[in-house]
Amino acid sequence: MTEKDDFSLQDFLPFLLNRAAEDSSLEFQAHYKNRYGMLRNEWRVLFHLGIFGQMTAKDIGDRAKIHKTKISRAVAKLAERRFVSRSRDEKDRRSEHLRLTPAGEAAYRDLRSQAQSYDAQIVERFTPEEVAMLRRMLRQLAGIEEPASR
Amino acid sequence: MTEKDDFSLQDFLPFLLNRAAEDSSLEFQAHYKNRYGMLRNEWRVLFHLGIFGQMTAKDIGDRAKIHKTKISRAVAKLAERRFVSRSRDEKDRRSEHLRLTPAGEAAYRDLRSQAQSYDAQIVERFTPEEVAMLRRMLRQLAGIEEPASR
DNA sequence: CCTTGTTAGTTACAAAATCAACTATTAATT
DNA sequence: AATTAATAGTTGATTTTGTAACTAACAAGG
Repeated sequence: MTEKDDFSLQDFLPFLLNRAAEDSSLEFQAHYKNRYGMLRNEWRVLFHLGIFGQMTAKDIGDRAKIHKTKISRAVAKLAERRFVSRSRDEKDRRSEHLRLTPAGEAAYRDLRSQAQSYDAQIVERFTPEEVAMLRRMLRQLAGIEEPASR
Repeated sequence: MTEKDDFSLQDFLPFLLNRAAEDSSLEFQAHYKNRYGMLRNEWRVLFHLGIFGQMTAKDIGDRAKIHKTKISRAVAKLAERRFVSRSRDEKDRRSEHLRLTPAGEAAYRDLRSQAQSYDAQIVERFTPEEVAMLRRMLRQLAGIEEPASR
């Protein structure tokens, strides 16, 4: 079992990104799963609602590039657990406004602070400049526009 | 729908990594799926065998951190298509040595060159220094030891 | 209006991932 | 040697995802 090639799997960005993503979210994933029984998409939706206050499923999908099917199911679960409330838009009865309930807010705050300290822990081994650069490059790869003024 | 917080989802590394990983592998995924009908795990196994020549399923799992169940099924498919041949280890009859058949080698070479040029295309927008840094940081996040002398 | 097209969201069916149990074989312990 | 534990790999049951088709509501052009 000796390497015999130059372009290794470990140079291949899609592979590397997937591995880094899996590895880096494992612990956090375990946490939010155990604590709230939330899957990745539910947690993403919760975050968006926590950050933006009120959105439709479409808003979330556009912003996070999550497929509407996933959002629909995530919202259904969150609503079932009373983390999210829904209300029809009376101007356009196709869409539904979503917002966090008090319980949802509490879960959001908790997960958010978890995320923040988990993030800090991941990033510990790099310099602030490296981290800034990493985030910038990842945003570009993810097709997320640079935040205007931060 | 206005932002009201400081620590955005888009700063959170596990989120960012997942998004970047998804985005960057989408196109490539479409390619290898259409061309060889291979799924991500099959393609990963193929790559490992192409790079290392001969390995057991365990070797692959250890190196790529893929669960043995996935490897078992991926290998089954690859063997069915005659991309991989298996032979029992007579010293330890529990394990099986895997290697690529000529057809497997051909598929590997093809996918490898695809991967290489796809990688180059992803990376186009950054400077070589940035790319080197990105790979290094991602390897660290993925828990992959730095290649000794490259 | 009334056909045609578009959009928001849900649901159904197929494909895949996950987790646990299982077989076969080897290693370790008494 | 006999028992117990550990390891390589497979299989099966359950959960999750992904793709596509579907419903309901609105929009635009004739």
